[in-house]
Amino acid sequence: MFIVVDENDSRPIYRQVADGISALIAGGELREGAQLPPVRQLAADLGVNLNTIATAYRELQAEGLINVRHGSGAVVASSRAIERADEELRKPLRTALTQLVLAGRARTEIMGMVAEELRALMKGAKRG
Amino acid sequence: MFIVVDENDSRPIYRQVADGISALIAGGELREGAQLPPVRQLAADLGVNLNTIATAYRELQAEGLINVRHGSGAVVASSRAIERADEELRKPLRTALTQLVLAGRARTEIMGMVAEELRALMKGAKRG
DNA sequence: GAAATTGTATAGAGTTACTATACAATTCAT
DNA sequence: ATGAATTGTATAGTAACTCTATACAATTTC
Repeated sequence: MFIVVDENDSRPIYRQVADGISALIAGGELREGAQLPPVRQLAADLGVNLNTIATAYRELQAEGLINVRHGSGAVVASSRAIERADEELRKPLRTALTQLVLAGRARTEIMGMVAEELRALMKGAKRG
Repeated sequence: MFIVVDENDSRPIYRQVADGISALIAGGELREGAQLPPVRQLAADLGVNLNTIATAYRELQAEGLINVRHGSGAVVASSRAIERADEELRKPLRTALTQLVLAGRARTEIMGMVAEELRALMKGAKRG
């Protein structure tokens, strides 16, 4: 499971993990029905406590992406998250774009970067 | 000063304020030399403590966007943030795009949304 | 130079993030 | 069936973070 946790990232670890798994689901690396690693295993891999992973799994369950069952583990439930308000989705996008603009990137450069990230993200996604 | 703080936003208030001001600078609503409101005034406007605003200002100063001086106040220093690693800029973009993909938005729809946000963001920016 | 204005420092309360450990549900082996 | 192994869950404690109240200090204004 290819996830990275970054000390210097301001997001809490459980959020970084949840976001990492979200990306794997969005990209099709984890499809519906796929089994997620046990919390203890992923926790050991990343060098964190198992409860931190359990929190990440609960977040993903709340977003409708996975199903967690006591005893048997976590399974990808859907590659579609529960409905969210448009503004909820735009806000983080706007923040990210703001930082790019302030970094001096030109509009075309930013559009290219977005296209590139989208391509990488949706590589092998098979979505309708 | 048109900034909104959102209870349900997971970012701390000082981050929301810093991001809001960043957007105003990126969009040219606040140009180099422009005076920011005193921490007490903005704090009162938003219904928070003055130290929360002071923290936001310190963040913006650390990013190279404003200059804060004891006694005289805060002034926009540049519309260009200090240099940051490419990956640092891509990570939040990737996260935002992931959420859009998981929300079921098509690639073209997402590209359109980005273009729209960029247009709104850079409205009247005059940047070279 | 005194008053007003502006940011800064300190201290405390509440919340959040993370960890260690114990508990409980499910699965697997026999 | 039943005990062991595997898996998630609950509880409790510590540290860090967020926000507030209040006092302090630099600068500007008159």
